[in-house]
Amino acid sequence: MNKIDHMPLSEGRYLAFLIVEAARLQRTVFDRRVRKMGFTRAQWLVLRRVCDQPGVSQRDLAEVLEIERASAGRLIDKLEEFGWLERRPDDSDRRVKRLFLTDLGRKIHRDISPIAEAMVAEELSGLTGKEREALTNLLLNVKQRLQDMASEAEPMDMTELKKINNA
Amino acid sequence: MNKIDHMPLSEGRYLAFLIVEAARLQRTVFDRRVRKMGFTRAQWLVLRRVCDQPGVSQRDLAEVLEIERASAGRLIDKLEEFGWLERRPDDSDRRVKRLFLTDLGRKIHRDISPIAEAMVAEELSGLTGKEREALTNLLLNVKQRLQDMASEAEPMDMTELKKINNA
DNA sequence: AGGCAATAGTAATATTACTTACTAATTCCG
DNA sequence: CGGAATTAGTAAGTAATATTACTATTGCCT
Repeated sequence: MNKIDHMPLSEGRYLAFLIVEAARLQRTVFDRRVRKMGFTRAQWLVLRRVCDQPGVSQRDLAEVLEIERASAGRLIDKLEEFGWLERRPDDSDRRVKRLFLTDLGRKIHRDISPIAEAMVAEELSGLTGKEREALTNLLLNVKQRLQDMASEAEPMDMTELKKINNA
Repeated sequence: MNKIDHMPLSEGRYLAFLIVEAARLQRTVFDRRVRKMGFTRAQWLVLRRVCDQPGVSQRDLAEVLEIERASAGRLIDKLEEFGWLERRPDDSDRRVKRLFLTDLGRKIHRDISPIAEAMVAEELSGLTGKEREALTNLLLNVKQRLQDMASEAEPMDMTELKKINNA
């Protein structure tokens, strides 16, 4: 464990920054490319999710995008204004609004999709298939560990609290 | 939720998302841990940079943190209010303000630093030294490619424009 | 059934960072 | 020199997002 100290390349802090920098560069490049067409990354992420999962609720969308429900609502307001998607009431639960792409939304999705595909292909063009697989597995390991860390520190939720109060 | 089930391991889109998710989890975990002590990640990044490079100018700080000069100025305002750092005029160029940690700033730095170190050690605890090295090299490859992509699309700067106008 | 807690979404507010425009200081050149 | 262009930093306005509080609806539980 302390061998890290005399192994510069595998020094942890550097690796952590590499992850952040790679993610930021991905974001920057994608932003710039879709910006030229008048779109934003946030719009694309919503569009992609609703396309993959038609009828998704606003709550589930917010959760998978890891943004607040209120922020998701605002985003959806705009996309509905643009006519890219529509809210439809749920049949059995009148609180829930389900999201569906319009024809225009599907068209926009088809326009942006190749940009995302091309960017990913390009950024990975220096790696062989085996290397991609290795990178995937290594990142999965780190991600899993981070997820554990994130849920460990999770603040107690209501059901948890109730159990304790009732004890 | 597990995209890996219906996508080959070397599928590029999945890998791109892995990078983003790992970066976001790092951010989330770190945020939550320093938040408990009343700090923010942005504050930490400034503190760390000024500690590593005392006398850095606001411009250089903004560049290395990849934020706008104005945003950096606002951040520094607060940190100066808090008494964590101070602006000192440059000897030879009166436009430049150079940044130095105060004693309090150094103390805060010493308080936060172990949190960052511990987080990185923990998130990488599932990897051997060789694996860390491999991950580093793979990410360096991807990052380099992304940097090329980012600078290709770079908008022309003033010197470039001047050359063309003078031609 | 009746009442309380939880949930989906919205509204209002605060925070944050980016954009544009500005001032002061400096450098480049003629 | 002396003015045009450049640079460091700030200020004001704007856009995006998080936070808090609220309404409407549902489900749980006795």
